[in-house]
Amino acid sequence: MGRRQKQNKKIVFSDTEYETPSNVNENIDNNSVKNNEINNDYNDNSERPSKRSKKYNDNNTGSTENKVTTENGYKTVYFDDKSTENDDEYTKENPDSDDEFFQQDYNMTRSDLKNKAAELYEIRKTLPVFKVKDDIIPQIMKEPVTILIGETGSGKSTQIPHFLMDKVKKNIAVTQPRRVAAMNLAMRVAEEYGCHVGEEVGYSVRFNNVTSSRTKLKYITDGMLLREMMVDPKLSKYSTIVVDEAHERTILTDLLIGFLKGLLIERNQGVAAGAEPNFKVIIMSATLDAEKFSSFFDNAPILFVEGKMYPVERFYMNKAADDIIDTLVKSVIQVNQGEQSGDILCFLPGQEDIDKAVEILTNISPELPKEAPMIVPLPLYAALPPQQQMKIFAPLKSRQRKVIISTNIAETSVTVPGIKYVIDSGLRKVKVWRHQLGLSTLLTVPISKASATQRSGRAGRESSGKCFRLYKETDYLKLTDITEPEILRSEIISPVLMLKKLGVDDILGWYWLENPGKESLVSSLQQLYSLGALNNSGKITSLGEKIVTLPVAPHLAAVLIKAQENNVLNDVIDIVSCLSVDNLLMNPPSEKRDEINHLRSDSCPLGTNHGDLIMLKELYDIFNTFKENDERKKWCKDISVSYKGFKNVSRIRKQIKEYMHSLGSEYDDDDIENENDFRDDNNTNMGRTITNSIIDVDSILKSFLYGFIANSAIGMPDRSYRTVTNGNLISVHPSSLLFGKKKDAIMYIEFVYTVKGYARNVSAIKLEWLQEIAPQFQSSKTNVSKA
DNA sequence: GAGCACTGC
Repeated sequence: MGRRQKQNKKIVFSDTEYETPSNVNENIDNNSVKNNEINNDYNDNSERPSKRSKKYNDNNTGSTENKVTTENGYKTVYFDDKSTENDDEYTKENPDSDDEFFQQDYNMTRSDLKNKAAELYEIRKTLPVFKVKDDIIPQIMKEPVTILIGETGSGKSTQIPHFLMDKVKKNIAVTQPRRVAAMNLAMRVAEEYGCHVGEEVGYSVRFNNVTSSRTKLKYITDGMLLREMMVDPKLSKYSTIVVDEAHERTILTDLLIGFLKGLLIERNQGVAAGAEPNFKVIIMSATLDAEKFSSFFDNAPILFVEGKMYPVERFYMNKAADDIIDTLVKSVIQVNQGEQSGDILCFLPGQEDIDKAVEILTNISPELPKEAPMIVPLPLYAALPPQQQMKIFAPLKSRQRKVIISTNIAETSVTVPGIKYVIDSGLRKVKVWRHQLGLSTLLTVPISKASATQRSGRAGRESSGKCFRLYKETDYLKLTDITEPEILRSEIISPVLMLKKLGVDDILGWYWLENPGKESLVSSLQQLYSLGALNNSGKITSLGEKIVTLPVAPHLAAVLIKAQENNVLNDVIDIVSCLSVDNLLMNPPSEKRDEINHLRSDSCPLGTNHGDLIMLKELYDIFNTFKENDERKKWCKDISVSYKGFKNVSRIRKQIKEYMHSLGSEYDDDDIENENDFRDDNNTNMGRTITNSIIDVDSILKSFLYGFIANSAIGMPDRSYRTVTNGNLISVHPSSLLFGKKKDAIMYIEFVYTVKGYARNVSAIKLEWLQEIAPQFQSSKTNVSKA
């Protein structure tokens, strides 16, 4: 039933049938948990994770008695496709079928599907959103914009779009920040609707468009919807756009919301007041951000639906931790000894801390008292190879307890089942772009209150849980309410180009949900101008149109265009594709580091000389010389590169080739061999790789330098480098093949400041190229030499 | 002289 709250535009739908889950023992202090509120932080004054917890009677670790109801009303796939696939799936013939994991059984007939849907209907009826649908749907139907606050487990992402399918005129798009979520939701809603995915309900994510002319409801990544918008700026085939997870405030979600604001005005012109709008937007978000979205959309009504979460008791430290790893290790031991069964999830900021904590816990685990369960520490971060990531899902023997030590990846992207305890360092790492300096910094910073709530919520998905915060409650109270939106701390060259593509002249005065600020915008405009993407009146050029179309960062897109002129397009596509895949080169364990470094330089004679970009080309060529997948896998393992990563390189390469072709690239799709590119040119440095192909190293690197001229540095006598732009000190990152080598000048794809300024993906360049490509940098170069 | 959080096209 709906009940009115103080703010008259806010309507709360409270499900009166909601009950405390049956397995939650009622002995929790009454004032400790108020079921109907978020952020009811319980302050336990005991100094440490306490042992007074035997009130719980949950003896079965998996706690399968309870229906696992994840946020979207169901479970199954917890990881994105990069990680759920085990290696063997790649041995299948069709390289594009690797999303099979998400496909339904296409042998099911329509009536089988309808039967299945009828079964699922019984489960849907238990979801909080379902119970209040007759109140909510009419509210949504009459408004052009609705802000819907659905707590975790309310079922909003599946049910609201489903209910709207029969009500709205045209198609519905539901955006998601992540690919997995889009695919999973489509799967689930198709089942609930009684169709195959791709019929009435489908999805669209990069590399996979599972939709048809029948598709009425489409789950789509926000990046894909923006891409559709570049082609059809009015989104004319949709009558309804649902922006889900809006509180995550990714750059793409923020952009989309800005575009939707303009589109609402445009498409609802002439609609009489009170009549059903032509175009409708529903923003789904977490509580704290609701007002912001509402005021952005002219005080749009806020609807609130309660979730289905179990209570989580929260504990704080009574003094600040001085060594976070040490404090975490001690807390794990205490929780293990003092608490009932259930797995532990710990949050630390980064890989280095996590590896250290795992190592310590692994070493002391056998020494711990035998009365407590045996702890099994497991790391979790994005750069971890998929097989190791999968270990967090494997069941353990009895009397063992998983201790998963994770980065922020477990806060939203990965849901680990069986977690009953969360230990939170309160820290995360964040990349902050400094546009004045033209570099990124990677900082360890305190999380926000919203983030702390989300982390602790990970303990309350299957039964009641506990969260131990490794900081003081007074420090908690000092945290910001919500995490700063990404757009305020990122490079926004690509977003600005998208605005230009859509004809926005006044970038500074656009409908920014969060205005990134004049400095950041002006710096983006300048960079786009120097790339040639904008002309001097600020309009997008034909080169800019090409850049915005290509599915890579603007600088890399410019490199691709240049490579075409330099007759090295194929090689540059290979390299750009490699650069588009994260964690392609894995960090070998320290004991194998020297061996693997040698192996890499032996395999890449040209890369050893010319740097990482050429090395990527050589590695990719070697990868492709193997006939059998088993051979490939073995080679990848030996040289410590990601097999999955290279498969993704091939997909991206194919996509880039298609785009380049659509932009008028003349080349023949089926690779002209490099030998045909051979030109008898004394100025050009032609190299032969161990796979016996000939690579025009100079032309490739000059193509890159065209896009990355500002990312170059001059070698100093003391083996350090100074950037050409402002003479800053920069070091070659230890992961580079050029680490420790002296070169006259270098060019790098990325500059990140951690403990010091590091250049990543480094290539050796000739000094004269700098003058050739950008004479204006010459003066600063001489300044640097004197410095 | 020694190491990067997460996501999207």
